[in-house]
Amino acid sequence: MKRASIKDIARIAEVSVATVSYVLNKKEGSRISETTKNKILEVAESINYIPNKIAKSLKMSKSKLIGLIVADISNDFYSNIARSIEDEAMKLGYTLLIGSCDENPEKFKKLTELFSEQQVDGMIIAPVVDSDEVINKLIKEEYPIVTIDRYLKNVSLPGVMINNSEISEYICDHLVKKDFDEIIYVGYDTELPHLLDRQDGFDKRIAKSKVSSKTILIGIHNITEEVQTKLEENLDLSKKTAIYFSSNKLGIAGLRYLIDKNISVPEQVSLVAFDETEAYYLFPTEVSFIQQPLFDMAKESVKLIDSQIDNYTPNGKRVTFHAKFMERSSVK
Amino acid sequence: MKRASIKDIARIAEVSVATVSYVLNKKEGSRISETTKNKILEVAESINYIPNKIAKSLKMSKSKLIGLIVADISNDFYSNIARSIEDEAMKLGYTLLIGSCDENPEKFKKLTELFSEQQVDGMIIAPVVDSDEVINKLIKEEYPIVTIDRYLKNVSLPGVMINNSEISEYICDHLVKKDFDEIIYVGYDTELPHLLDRQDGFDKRIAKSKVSSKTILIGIHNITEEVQTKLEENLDLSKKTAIYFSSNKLGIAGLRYLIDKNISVPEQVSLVAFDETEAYYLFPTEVSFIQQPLFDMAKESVKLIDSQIDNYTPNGKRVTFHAKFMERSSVK
DNA sequence: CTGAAAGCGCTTACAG
DNA sequence: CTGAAAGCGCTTACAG
Repeated sequence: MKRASIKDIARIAEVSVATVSYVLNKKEGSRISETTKNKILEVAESINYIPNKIAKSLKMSKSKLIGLIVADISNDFYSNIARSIEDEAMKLGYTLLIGSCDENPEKFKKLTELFSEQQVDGMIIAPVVDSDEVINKLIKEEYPIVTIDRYLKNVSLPGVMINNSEISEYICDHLVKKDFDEIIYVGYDTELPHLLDRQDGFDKRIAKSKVSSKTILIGIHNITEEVQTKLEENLDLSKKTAIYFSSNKLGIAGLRYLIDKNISVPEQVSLVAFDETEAYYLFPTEVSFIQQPLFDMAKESVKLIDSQIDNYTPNGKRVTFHAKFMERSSVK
Repeated sequence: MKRASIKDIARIAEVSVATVSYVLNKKEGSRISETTKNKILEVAESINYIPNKIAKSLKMSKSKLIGLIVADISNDFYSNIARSIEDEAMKLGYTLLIGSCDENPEKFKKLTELFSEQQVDGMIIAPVVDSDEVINKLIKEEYPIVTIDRYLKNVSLPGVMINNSEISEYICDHLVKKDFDEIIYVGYDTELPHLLDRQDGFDKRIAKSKVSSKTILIGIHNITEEVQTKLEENLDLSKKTAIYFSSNKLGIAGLRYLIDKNISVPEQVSLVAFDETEAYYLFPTEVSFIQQPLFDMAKESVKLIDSQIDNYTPNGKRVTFHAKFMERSSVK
């Protein structure tokens, strides 16, 4: 069905499209008489007028669209971020496009192109490995972009992140002080800087201790399987051991392994896991976890992108939030 | 930075914008010489041309945008659906707008308006209670809409759903045959038809049995708390009891209660839960659950909306998928 | 094989 | 207080 346009209103109300536009946009300066104003409003209402934002976007060179690119929207972590971003973006009048790139630089590139073609005013991205080139290209075009969660080593971009290294160091310190025989770090075999930071923080603290440690690195595919086989190989229950899972997915896979093997927490092994997820709450022992201030991060990312859209500045600021260690009963 | 347009290409390549448009769109019929074609392609490449889909949308009255409205994108169930929809939509050249309405008809309305203004070609929606009016308005405009997961009682809309009543009846039957003293249905205090169907299916089967039953209905807010207090009131461990949680959120809340109370499954109580969620995998006992074919549903919903966009038909078809009972060890 | 022109639905500087 | 007109970046029927 053909939608009503400003032209239809103008025709019916017997005024010009300019006048209709002025009235509909409630411009302060425009001095339209109450009579015509009311007539226009009535007609708009009666023919069920819905403004065509695409036409407006074209004219204004502003789409009021924001693109969000994450690794996978079905991951708890990102869907929670997406939800908060959605709410904040909406408050500022933006609508959200969402895309998942599965850690795949090709898909990532595709999404940036797609969003760019759809004329999003800006993008909030969690960049993947090997996305530097694509992003540099966007930066050269002065496309407003902010990062969330992740950041790039060789590209300076405004964004929000947490104190990955510090919090990891803190967790390690916490464990070191508990006098474990061995502490196992479970991380990803990746080049993503924020994850390397977590590993570095851990390494830094462990190096200063006398505690024996192991680092298990997992590929991003087949997480569940790989975590299980590698824990099988590395977990020595004769030692007093603590395991530090550096992401929610690793944590879930690890916890599942412990359940399967009937290993009790914290009696036989202690553990800490990164991120917060409903799943942790169903584990028989309350899981000590590291909580990222997702809501605040999301809110700040929207604030940043909005200000970049409003007034682009190269090398915009990077905001670091503090993750919080939520101590529960999974560490003895 | 000003983006390059077709006009820039035309100017540099010394051809008309029409010719550029033809080349860029690789139209079969258009017989442009290889020479000019190559020149145009080269220029486009060199000035980093990105097509403006908004201009194209305006001209074509097709935005290649699809809106998805769910209750909450941070809910596992919906984020999984969203992910599959995203992938399928992308394959057909659509980009996805996502909105969460929190079961709030006002927000739902707002989202439909927003999406409508953004000229989405169609919407995939999980309608909320009291959204009939808004939806009827959209139907009157012949706006392509398909439902997913949910449906409306008094409004006929194409969409995908599962056999809620049947599967519930089946689950109840399964439990009845196991000779429990009491079976507790945990559901929502709601008017959402698909949830009432689950309840009806259960009731239908239980009525034909001699098993004692209880129905616990929970408000959509404070789920965790309410599930716990109501289970506390209603669960009588002296009886051989089975609990049927009719959604993932209810299941998670219920499982948490059982953990807190140290009630072992299936020794002291048996249970079945609707939907699939990572969380179930961390429960000490493997949870028997009802799996919805989310991927197939998502895929079909995209297929339906695409065909509605292509060729609008009132009273489009409703596709019912079959949920699957995944029997694990939580029922004795 | 290629181009001039109209038009999609808006906004806004300018004129009156 | 109101309107005519230009223009945002495209597509396409038509003409040549």
